[in-house]
Amino acid sequence: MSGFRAPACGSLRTADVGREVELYGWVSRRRDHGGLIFVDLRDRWGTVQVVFNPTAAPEAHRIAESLRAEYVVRVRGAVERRPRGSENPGLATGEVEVLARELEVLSPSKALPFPVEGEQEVDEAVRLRYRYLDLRRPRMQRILELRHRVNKVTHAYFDEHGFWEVETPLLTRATPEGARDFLVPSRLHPGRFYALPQSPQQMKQLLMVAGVQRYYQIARCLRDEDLRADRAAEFTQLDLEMSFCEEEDVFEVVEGWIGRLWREILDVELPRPWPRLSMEEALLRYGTDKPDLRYGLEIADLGPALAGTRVQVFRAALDAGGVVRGLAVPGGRTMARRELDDLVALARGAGGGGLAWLPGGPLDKFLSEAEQAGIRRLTGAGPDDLVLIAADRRRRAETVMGLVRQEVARRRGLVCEGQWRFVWIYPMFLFEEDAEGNLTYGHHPFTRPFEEDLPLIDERPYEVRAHAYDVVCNGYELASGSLRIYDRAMQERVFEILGLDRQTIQSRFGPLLEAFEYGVPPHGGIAPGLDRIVMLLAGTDNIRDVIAFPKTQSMVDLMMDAPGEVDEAQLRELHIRVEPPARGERGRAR
RNA sequence: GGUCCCGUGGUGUAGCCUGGCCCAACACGCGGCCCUGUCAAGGCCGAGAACGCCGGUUCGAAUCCGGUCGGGACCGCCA
Repeated sequence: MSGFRAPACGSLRTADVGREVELYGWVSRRRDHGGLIFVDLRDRWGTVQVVFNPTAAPEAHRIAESLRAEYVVRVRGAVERRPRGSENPGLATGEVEVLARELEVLSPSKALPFPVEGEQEVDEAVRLRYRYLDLRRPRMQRILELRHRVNKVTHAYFDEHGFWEVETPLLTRATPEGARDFLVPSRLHPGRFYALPQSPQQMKQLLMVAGVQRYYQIARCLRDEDLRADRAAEFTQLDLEMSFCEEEDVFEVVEGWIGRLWREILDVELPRPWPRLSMEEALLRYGTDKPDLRYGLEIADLGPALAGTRVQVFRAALDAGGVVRGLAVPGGRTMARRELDDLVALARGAGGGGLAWLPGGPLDKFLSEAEQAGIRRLTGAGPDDLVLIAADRRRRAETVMGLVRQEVARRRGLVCEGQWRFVWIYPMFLFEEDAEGNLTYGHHPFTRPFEEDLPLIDERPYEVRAHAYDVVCNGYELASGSLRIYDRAMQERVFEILGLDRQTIQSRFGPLLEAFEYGVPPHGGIAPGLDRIVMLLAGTDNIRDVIAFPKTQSMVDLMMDAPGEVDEAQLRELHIRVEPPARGERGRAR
């Protein structure tokens, strides 16, 4: 039995009429007329109707009575033109049918936990539990194929541009900062651990030292951080690195690649070059480092209009070194109280104090005429518009206004669907302030500072710009990259500014620093997130949809029931003893 | 670490706000019978959930309250 060479169910056309064929596939539907039985037989290439006639083939007909949805069968029969008037124009194979002579059930199926046919919404937990059935559904099959095509175009494109794909290790070592690592215990080295790569960052830089010059890899990356709709614990990056490049070279390579994907997969021609927006401006005008440019609703800094304000919330924020930001909602004066309450809740949920609005809000009577006029001018608010205002520490006010902007656009239908607004976020800053107010890197510690900003590095480090860039489209961060430091002294200096002591530097980055002493080409690169790109191409806002076997938000594989327990013997071999979490401590009892 | 939403037969929903008419309704699916041209086939009959779980309030709870488990969205986090 080999159905491998058999014609695909979905391939049959009128040209095949008269052929005797053997078909293999799944029973998609059975229509039993008592006499005739019709079966829609499905494989990856489509569906064809098979007819069982009790007088022409009594044995096959008898077996066909037992067929149920998703049985896997082998059918032998003749391709025939359908009787006049019974063609099905909704089916690619609709002009023909297969008159069955022989039927064999290769594998029966129990009643399904949810319909594989059609596009009905099913609870995601059930889909994940039976992912192999979920993946049979037409929508998921389309996405699997789409992702395959993205990979195929990617390999072709980078090969044509002289890149080599080099594989890098999965078992590597933990990095001091960045995301939380997944660790793998070492059997041969008690008490030591490998880390799974958060990205092949150092490896690809070492490949530049190795003279590869142009490297790419479709690389799996793993980060043990909390999940989101567009974030999975294990995800795939198109990792790439180039020697002797400037950012313009990186931009050109990436724009060319994305342009080709959109052309070949969506038949869409993206305009080039893509616009650029500095990180500073993105945060100010859009309240996020990944702005969705399919709508306006730009945020304004209201500081200038409120310099002398006596309104307590604004005064307090400004005096504490914070900001007051606002945006105008077109036609927002008619906004329902309910909707405003929801926005306030959104702001609170983001850790903000709340939201003020104008006019009609509680602050109207405390704001002077001049202040109100100033706010209207800065936000560009017209007579029918409502101004939403947040006052807070800069970073939090940005987060709040960014979320408000997004929510207002969504609710009021201001998003221009069907647009692809790619933008480079460039330049970015070398350093940022973390939650505790400490200095940390903006992109990663290997990022090259602007030469002309170096004099600022000790006095005003936050003003040092970096050769770092992100690709953003429609509110998604699709790629992140930079030109790298290739000078040992400079790299050590940046590590020191970041507060790493000599010993840590030596133990974690020693090999890279040493490599920098043997002739390093200036280099840079970028790492697009393939999952998110496939999300956009597939038109979904859920990253799990584009991963064949994803985990839930709590990182559980509902199908394999991972993570699972292991034998005591296995643990002993790895020199591991488990200390169960105490009550109230983080961790789940099983 | 935090905030919010959801959890009713196999699936999708209704009922829940305004407790008793609900020993829970509808559609699809499932089982049986009838039916030789259907393709969301059709017709008739039937089975299937004490409403995630635990506890409370009440004369009475799917409906109210608390906890817990599971799923999801978001803030923090994610170089």
